[in-house]
Amino acid sequence: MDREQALTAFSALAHADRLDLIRLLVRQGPEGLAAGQIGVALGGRMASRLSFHLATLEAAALITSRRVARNVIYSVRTEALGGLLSFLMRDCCGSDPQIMACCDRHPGAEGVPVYGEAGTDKT
Amino acid sequence: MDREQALTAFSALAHADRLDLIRLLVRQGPEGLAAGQIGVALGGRMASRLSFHLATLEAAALITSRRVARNVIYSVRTEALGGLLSFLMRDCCGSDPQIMACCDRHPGAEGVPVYGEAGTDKT
DNA sequence: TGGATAGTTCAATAACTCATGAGTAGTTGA
DNA sequence: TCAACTACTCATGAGTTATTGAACTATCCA
Repeated sequence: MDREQALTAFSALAHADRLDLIRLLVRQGPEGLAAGQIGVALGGRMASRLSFHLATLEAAALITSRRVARNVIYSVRTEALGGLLSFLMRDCCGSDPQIMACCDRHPGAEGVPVYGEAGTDKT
Repeated sequence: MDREQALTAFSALAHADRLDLIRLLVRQGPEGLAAGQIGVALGGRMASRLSFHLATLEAAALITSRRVARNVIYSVRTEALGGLLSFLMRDCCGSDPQIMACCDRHPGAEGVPVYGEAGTDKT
């Protein structure tokens, strides 16, 4: 992941709908979810709007799509998200020990306080 | 770091100038750098433009400022960057093991390949 | 072939972001 | 107090992004 890709990725993530999309698709794993089901899961947003945001995420290489019969299945590109994390840590934060501290606490372990929080804003 | 804060942070990072600013300020550490010096370091960008981007980063709580005599010193808020990383890993990526793999390799260790790269896009 | 289903694309408009340059505010030292 | 210095704020205009609804494409099945 180079700087340009990272900029595109940050830009793609800087929208509530798209952040929701990513979070939903990460939960779905490699199987992914059809566009229609995504629309239902996210509370019936207008189809064209959803399509626009999905296209934006795909252009940023954060998700990928495949057609299965009448459906278009979207799934997250884990290597892209990993690459973005890596970019943020290495190139952007310079692997600063203070910043990195949050990564050493095995992120995701429920109840582990991270930077003054107690993991209350979990989905 | 909640979703709204993360959105603001992503939005703030989604601009080349501001990404450069963050990278510069991370390198400076807690001492920070005066606005004028930042302008010089980044190749004489117009002062008002710089001020605008610094204000955007500060509004996103990614940096902080303090006045020292005639200068305004900007420095990075490490806990905010850490919080953003944490949010991206936990809330956004759901601590997916595949995505997390990039964090286990002690990011920043030069020469350690991360997701098919060899760390060539370093500043 | 024609209707139904699943999604995307397009055009118009609204809303937001960014760059620029002029003007303004805080600080210092003579 | 005044000039110089440092930096911010504001107004403007250009460019970009987002929303909406209608039209379109692809697929399936009877």
